[in-house]
Amino acid sequence: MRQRHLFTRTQKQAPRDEVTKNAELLIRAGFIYKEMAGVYAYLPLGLRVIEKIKQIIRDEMNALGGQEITMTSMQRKDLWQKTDRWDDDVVDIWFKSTLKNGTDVGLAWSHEEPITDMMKSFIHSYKDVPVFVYQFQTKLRNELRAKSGILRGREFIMKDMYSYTANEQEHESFYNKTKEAYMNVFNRVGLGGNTFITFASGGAFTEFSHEFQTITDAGEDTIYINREKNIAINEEVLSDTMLADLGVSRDELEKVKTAEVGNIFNFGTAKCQQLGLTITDERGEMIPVHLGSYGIGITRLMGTIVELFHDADGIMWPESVAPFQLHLISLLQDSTDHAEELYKRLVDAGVDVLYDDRDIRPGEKFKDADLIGIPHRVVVSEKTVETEKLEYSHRTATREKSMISFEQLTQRIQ
RNA sequence: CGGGGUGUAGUAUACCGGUAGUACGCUUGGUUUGGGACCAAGUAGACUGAGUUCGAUUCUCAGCACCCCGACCA
Repeated sequence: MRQRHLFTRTQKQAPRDEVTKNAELLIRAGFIYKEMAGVYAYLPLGLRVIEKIKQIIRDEMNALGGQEITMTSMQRKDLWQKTDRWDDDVVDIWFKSTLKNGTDVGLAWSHEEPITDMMKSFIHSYKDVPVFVYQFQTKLRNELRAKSGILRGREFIMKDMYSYTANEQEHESFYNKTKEAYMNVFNRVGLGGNTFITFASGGAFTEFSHEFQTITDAGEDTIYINREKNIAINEEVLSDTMLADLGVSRDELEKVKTAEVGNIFNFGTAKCQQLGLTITDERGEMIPVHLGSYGIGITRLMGTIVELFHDADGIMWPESVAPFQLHLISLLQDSTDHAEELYKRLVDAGVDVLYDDRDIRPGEKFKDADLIGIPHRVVVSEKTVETEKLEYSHRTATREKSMISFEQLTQRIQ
């Protein structure tokens, strides 16, 4: 991609209304555009990051046996009434609307009810399960207060997966595999060291759920962790009984602020029973189905990554989710043939490169590159034209330049 | 939803009861070119409505929007 043609531009000034770093940097660098409070558009750079994150998650979910689908944003009132979750007093974040013919519809804030109802058309026998399906979907939640940039929006992208299994053991097995897959995701996007599997409230169906909590001051949650024992507990459920069960004392725990980047939840058989999803077992008898629900907030994850990986000059994307692998910066004035040729070679070699071919001063190019935060950087200038080597640096240490060959560069990027 | 705050150009800001100044951006010309250059000439603005007043961007009220703290977060 030629930066000359990238339609977004960077801004020097931080927007007055944004306090959090994720919002400030993503807006300044041109990744996102704020439409209204808690509602952001994703521009070419931002969309690239979203797609990188989605692909990593897709890999991991497919490895679990998940199959991707897309449900609808408009949902039926009667399904949510069956589980007593239509009432605004029960679920206070509903967006609702009415069709021309008078039918009430809800706008998707979650999908357990419609997806479980849909399963009645496809799951009839113990032979039809397990089923693991997932989707990437825009969720709409009428939050009383949106905050912290893209960490808590009214419209956001979520990966949600649902498991339908025949019994508790099968559910447990998949639940535990998902727990591992989720940690794989967070490791791969660079959050591994700061993300803890946390005991949290299980709601009406089960004693506990598990949240994936990433340490950041921009987060809204508070959890207690013990790094050596790898124990984490949401303060909502912290109790003496739980501490005794886990074999830790209060003074061994560290209190940290976190953002909830993922959540896995066991609904047991209750939800399927309410909605009438049952299967026949080997003996032909009707048995209930176990439902598990597994979410990752894609856009929140993106914001959390920015909160963790930035410095005074801008974002420092982990390589796995960076919008481009390489930032090629040309400082050549009159003859740009050398840079053009290198750009073509890189593209031909399959490198995802943002090529700064703009006719502006070097300082501006460097500042923009730091702000956008692409990890690998190569600078072409009068100094480097004569040599066969490339001037290379990394976003985390832009002053540490080294001269490397084209082959060395492509190796580093892979 | 309770509390607090803020609305001036594309962005960030200043002053003022007598119709608005600066910086960045953008346009044109010239000089520059390894960390957001310089000169010149342009471009573009008071959230909406009502009230007070000879006169309101400024004061008052209402609405709307945005931000922060709390509450909420299945």
